[in-house]
Amino acid sequence: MCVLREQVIEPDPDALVAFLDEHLRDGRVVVQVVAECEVVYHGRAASVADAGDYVVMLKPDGSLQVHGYKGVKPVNWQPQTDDVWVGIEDGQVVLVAERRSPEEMVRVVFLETALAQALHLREGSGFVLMGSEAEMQRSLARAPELIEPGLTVLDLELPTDVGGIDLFGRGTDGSLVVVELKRAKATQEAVHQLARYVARVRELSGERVRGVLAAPTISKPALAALARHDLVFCEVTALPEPETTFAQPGLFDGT
Amino acid sequence: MCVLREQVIEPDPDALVAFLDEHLRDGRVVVQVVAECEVVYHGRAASVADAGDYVVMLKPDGSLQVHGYKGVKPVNWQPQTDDVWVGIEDGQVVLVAERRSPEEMVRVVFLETALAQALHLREGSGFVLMGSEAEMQRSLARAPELIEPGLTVLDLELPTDVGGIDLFGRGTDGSLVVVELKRAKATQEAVHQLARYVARVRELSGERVRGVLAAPTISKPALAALARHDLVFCEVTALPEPETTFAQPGLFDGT
DNA sequence: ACATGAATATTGGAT
DNA sequence: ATCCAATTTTCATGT
Repeated sequence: MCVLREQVIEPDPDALVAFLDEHLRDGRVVVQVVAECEVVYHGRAASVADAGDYVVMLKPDGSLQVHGYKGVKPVNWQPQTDDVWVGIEDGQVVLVAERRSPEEMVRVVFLETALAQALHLREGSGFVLMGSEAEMQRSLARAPELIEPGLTVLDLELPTDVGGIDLFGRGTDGSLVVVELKRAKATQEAVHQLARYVARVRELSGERVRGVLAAPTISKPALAALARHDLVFCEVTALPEPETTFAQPGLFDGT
Repeated sequence: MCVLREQVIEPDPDALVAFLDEHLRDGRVVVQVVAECEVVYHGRAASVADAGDYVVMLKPDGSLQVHGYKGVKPVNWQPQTDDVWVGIEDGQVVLVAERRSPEEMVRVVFLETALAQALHLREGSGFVLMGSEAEMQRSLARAPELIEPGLTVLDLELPTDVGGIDLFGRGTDGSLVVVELKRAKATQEAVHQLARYVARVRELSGERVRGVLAAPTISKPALAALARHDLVFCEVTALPEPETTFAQPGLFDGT
């Protein structure tokens, strides 16, 4: 077990700088600093967070995130930076993470540091995700009758000049069928997308074209918009039944 | 200073459960567990992460995130859960975070725990973000000549049955003007949105209608699509010049 | 490098 | 509660 590399409690500025210099961008080492700090961001937008307590997490890929006491999203962050610098300014430790393309920067001033730690995270072995739109697409391509009986699949991700059609086929009535997939509840935006594809395919082919929006559910306004455009909704689930995906957590059963 | 509440290093299962029971959902206390663990998610999708080293962060709002050694995004997460449970199963500590609406669950099995800590994060004082689309909208409403000389603003966020028009006005030529704003580079999707609004306003008003896409930049394909639809691009910046937003970090100047 | 589109998107605001 | 739209979206993928 070699997860906790090193930890310093209430380091003074020099100790914190030394600590960061030693561990930043080291292999699989995630560095965290828990401190009262100020954070400034400038790049795609600009933001200032006044003094407050945050958990600053620095990963070896140069990504940085500053977490407050609530929410999944960090208060400030920066994906994969090109450079991380540490220095002392006016007696306080300052950390700057910079990135080109887009040009942006996060600057953290540590006012009072409670804790700094270096964690060595050994490689995770595997990760599997089920229920993505891509998976839904593959499964519907194998079983197009779930969309409509007798549907023949002609293409997946068929590119047009107004975007890619998720699933393109022909119905038993001879008309072309454009299917737009959504893995979650379909909104008006999905309806507009579908309407655009159908209109374009009608223009290009001159044939009879029907449009199907396939999703697990649809919002009420979206359903109304569908009807106005003479399109239809088809209920399809992104995930199979919970039981078949993997065993339910037996924890706390019968307690 | 009362940031680091409590910490246990390499706790055994009983100690870890006791620790979590004590600190979870406590006021402003963020709990972190650094451990080799397995993570399973089931809800909107489903996922399994095999044994690996992760940092598990639990905030008092019930949000949970499991971080690997790279990326801003957690490997697994859950926003604002309704219940967090801890128990022992087969001698291993298991943590389950559940949420209704949507019904979903993350389950973490701690195989070997390096560290558990409780951090008390005192309230941050302030946070200001500059350069949002909302701000851009306000600033253009005050200075519509940045879009086109003599433009009169009639409405902001004008709702139509195909979506809300960011900025709606009338030009000196007497025609109506529909403006779509993007705080970042405009894509084809923005062009389609604008084209939809323009078409609808033409239908509803019967007047001459022009469409303007206002953004800091535009992708090449989007610019081509704009031309096809007889719409125009207008360069507007979301942020004022860097210098005026706030002082550049003087750190490392001339070194 | 640029462009596109999905995501367990998350989050905040309006209805 | 539902729906919609912005986001420093992030991220993977294809060109």
